[in-house]
Amino acid sequence: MNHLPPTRRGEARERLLELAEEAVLAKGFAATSIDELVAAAGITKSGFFYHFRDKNTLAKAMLLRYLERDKALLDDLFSRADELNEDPLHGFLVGLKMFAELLADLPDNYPGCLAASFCYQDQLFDAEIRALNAEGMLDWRRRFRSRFEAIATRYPPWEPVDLDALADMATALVEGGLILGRALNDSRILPGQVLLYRDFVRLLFQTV
Amino acid sequence: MNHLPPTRRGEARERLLELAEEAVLAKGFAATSIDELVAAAGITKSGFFYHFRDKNTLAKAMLLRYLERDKALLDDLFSRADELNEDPLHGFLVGLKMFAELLADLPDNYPGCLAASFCYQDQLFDAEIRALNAEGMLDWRRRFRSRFEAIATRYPPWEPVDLDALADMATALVEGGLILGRALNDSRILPGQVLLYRDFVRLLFQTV
DNA sequence: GCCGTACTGTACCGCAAGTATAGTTAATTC
DNA sequence: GAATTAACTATACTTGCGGTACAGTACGGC
Repeated sequence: MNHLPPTRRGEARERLLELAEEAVLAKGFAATSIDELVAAAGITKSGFFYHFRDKNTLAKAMLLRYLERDKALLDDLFSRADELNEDPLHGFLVGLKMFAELLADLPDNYPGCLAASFCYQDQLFDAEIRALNAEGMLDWRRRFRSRFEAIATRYPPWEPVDLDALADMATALVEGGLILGRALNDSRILPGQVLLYRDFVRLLFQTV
Repeated sequence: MNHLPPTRRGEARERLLELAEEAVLAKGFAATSIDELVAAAGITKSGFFYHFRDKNTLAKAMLLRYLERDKALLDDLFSRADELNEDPLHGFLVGLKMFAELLADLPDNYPGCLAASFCYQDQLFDAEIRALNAEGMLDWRRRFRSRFEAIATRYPPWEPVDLDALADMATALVEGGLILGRALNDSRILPGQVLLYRDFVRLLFQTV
């Protein structure tokens, strides 16, 4: 009794990951059942265990996919901003503006960060997944920090500032803005926080 | 076969709430089992259902307890800061400094925000709990906003700023700082972000 | 025509959430 | 000092999920 597959073969794994991400951001990892995922993906439980050894393997694949997508999206955005402007400060400010616009134009299904979700459920996962998550955050710190180093040599800040903390502030504001946006059901909060961060960077480094 | 209660009667409910908060911040709500809580609290499953009609009722009690504690803690801190200083800007800056010091002195068991945790699992809860969570966030916005209104009348900001967004920024940075601190296992991140926020507020409103 | 990929089908185990209901103990109230 | 009430215990059950095991099958590429 084998019916025709609803879509071409081999894409069930990707469908599972997409469905899992949505469900985990809405309910958390433990509350997301394998049965629910396979039903929505149109496959059977055996199909799930063909692609993923267990639920932990699914979690790792979800996180890797999320981190890669995120990195690609923002790399693309900031490299486009750099092309528009040679000055490191103005290029970064343009990038932040573009980022805020991108966030403001997101569809209304409430966005969330899988890394944040995992971090509030980290005892469910093994050390490898926690390390991947930490590495993702450190990656953002390094990327932003190297920009600030270039900016600070040309525009000395008004007052001494910890460039690591300033880089972390971007990540923190995005994570916090997502939480506020979800809790208050207001999609304007996240882009607003990014623009405030932009104001802070401008104030810190701007020449008088 | 009724043994002596390990502690005096009536405090099992409080023990359950404390244990539940710790477990939920580490594993999420769905992964926190009733059996595990009652075993740690030294009571039976029936005892749990005497205090809470079901798991959702536990969630509501946890959130109410968390929001009340948080509010009391910060109200106390900022009112002490106000007593030390009549000027609204300087009083607020002192309060932020004290807040950062309080966060830096927290014991090393990693802190988290129950509201943030709930917000990434909100489909597990009913509308009442989601509304409580949103109201908690709005409350912080109103509290900080009224301070900024007082500050802005005496110290006009360098550039026009959305006071709601500036108030939300405090909440966002705390939530984001908690996430970064947990993910990177670094307790210095959160107080550092609070001090950066303080720098931003000072830069925005300071007279030249 | 064969092999590997991507599955299906069936059957099962153990654990946890949650329900139901009757019974017990200790302090409080009258 | 008897009755009441708060704060539980004890036992038994249903449902659903994670995970295991394993045999079978449809299809595309070589």
